[in-house]
Amino acid sequence: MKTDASRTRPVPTLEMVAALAGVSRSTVSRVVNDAPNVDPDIVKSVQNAISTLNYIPNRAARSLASRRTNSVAVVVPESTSKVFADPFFATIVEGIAQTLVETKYTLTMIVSSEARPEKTRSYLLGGNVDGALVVSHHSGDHSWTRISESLPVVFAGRPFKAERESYFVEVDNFAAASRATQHLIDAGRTSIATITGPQDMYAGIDRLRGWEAALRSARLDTSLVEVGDFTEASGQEAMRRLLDRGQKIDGLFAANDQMAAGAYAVLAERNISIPADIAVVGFDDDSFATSLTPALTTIHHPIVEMGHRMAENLLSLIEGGPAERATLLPTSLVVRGSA
Amino acid sequence: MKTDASRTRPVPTLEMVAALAGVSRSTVSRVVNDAPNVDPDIVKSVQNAISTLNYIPNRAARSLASRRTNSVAVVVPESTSKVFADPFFATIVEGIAQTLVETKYTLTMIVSSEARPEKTRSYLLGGNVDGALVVSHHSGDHSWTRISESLPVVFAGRPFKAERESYFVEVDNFAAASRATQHLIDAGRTSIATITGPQDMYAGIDRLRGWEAALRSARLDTSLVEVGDFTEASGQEAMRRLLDRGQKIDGLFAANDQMAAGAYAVLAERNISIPADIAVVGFDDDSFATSLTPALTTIHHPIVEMGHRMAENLLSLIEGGPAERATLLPTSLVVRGSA
DNA sequence: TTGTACGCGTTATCAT
DNA sequence: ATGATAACGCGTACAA
Repeated sequence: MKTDASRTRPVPTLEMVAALAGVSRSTVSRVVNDAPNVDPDIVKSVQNAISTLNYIPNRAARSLASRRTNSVAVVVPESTSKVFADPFFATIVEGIAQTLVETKYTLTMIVSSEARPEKTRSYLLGGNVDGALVVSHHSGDHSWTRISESLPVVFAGRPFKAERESYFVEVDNFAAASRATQHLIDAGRTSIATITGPQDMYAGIDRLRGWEAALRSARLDTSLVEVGDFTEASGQEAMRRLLDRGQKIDGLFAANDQMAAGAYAVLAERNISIPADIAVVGFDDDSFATSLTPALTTIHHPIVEMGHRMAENLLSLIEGGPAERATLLPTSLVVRGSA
Repeated sequence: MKTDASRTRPVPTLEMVAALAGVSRSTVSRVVNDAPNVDPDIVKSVQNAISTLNYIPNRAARSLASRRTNSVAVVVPESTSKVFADPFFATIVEGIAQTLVETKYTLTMIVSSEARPEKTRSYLLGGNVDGALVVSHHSGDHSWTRISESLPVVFAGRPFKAERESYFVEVDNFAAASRATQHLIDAGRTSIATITGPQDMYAGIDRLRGWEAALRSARLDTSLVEVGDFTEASGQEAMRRLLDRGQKIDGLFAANDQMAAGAYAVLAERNISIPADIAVVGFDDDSFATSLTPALTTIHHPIVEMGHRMAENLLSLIEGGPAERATLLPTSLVVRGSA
């Protein structure tokens, strides 16, 4: 049975509240925004009118007049499936949400299909939000340089262009990757491969460089590189390619835990034991790390904290306050059973 | 080094475009909304002005004037961590996004921390969106009855109150659960337990009823019930409680695949083999089903399709068209190795 | 085909 | 302490 669209009842306006309470719109506005200097009795009667009418301020009108929207966007320039599969996004959004829930700001998340970047741009610049948090950034995506000229933006990870003019929160990926690799070297491993991340993101680039640097200073081979895209599936494929080279491999640094999990699966298939035959170190310390067997030795990435700091910095920018351009968070090596 | 907030450059207005192009604002507005009957030459010069100024329409103003926002919200009344851990949400959002990306509508996702439902309510009713898609609904949450009076809303799964006045897309959970259980019965299993879902959601309630009905008509015991919350962890706990009862169990129906995965882990711990000792059937047919060993026999839940239909129905409602109140999608049993 | 003028619901400024 | 009144940026009858 088809029915017509429900005739939605109109949302009451401030004007209607004013009429019911017998005061002017200005006074209602003051009550709504708890301005000082309003007669307590009037406050009460206005509040009554508000609740009997179920009044809700129209945000469009509000933001038009006040030039603020009280909402911020988390933008994820990745495909939906990737966003949900990767605990990194879940965790950082959780961190962001945690600090935002205490404030008057509403968090909206927009999964920016790369198909239509201009949709995202017009949403962000169209006065829908007071600021944006970008949690993944690829080198090819230049739209941000223009967006951040007109809107406060905080990145997770150092962005490409205009690094000096951008705000971002990150960890020292180079140092951390180097530390992870050094752990393998210290364990006596000599043929150390890496499954690295996308080379159009600093998270990928810097982790590769860190691995390389550690091997260089130990005068070890740096040719065992395969690139993944941070997904578990890509980790599997990379591990296969690595093994199919036929060279000896006794150590592996995966640029994130998901890819390490992919590698685990392939190693199991081929009866290569961890850590006896190959010692493995990951990156992120997410839910994958502890659920693997043996538990994954990995770099602890303070992702929730990143979310906190991003949100704090953004709010500070929005309210016109000062903020650090670069916020660097510490990492640590978590030694478990895999290396 | 702290810096002052970047003085964000103001976004140009329609008025500025008009001035630059030497026409009136109305004309610019017409060009922006590709109205018919505009002189091609003027269109060109206006478009030039638009791109040199990088003009972007202000959505707040636009929606105030036109009473439409061109954006819809997906609302997930669950904790952030749950949202990301459960492939159901990922998949349904993907389906929604797929059909929405073809349209002029922007999708915003709002993870409604149950802590502050009024924040969500004022966002939705505050004129930020033209409609909402609700992908999880608990019986305790009454805020929706009022919201859907003023805003087109489509639910995933039959909502509680005002069922007759609501729009929703769902599968026949009762029949599907019954079908799954019957499969176990047909395989000769006689002590069939269930790990069921939250009893404040129809997805949980109806799957339990379906299991029960199938057992009843086969005159089998219906006491082996434990309740989970659709998470893997809860599946583990439920399986433990089930086994600790000390009764014989040779079949299990889990109300979703994640909980089945949890059960798998516990069964492995206790060296109970699947399907030899216990045959297992799940529900959803998500990524968990195929990654388990043995692969999980389960009910295929057309989640992407649900997303499509939800989005289509919502758009139809928004544009004032007709729409089915109840859209029922078919399920099927996918037989794999576990039963 | 183009421009004028008014209204959308709210905040902000200025009197009172 | 309260109330007019003018923006805010845009869409849209209506007039030209």
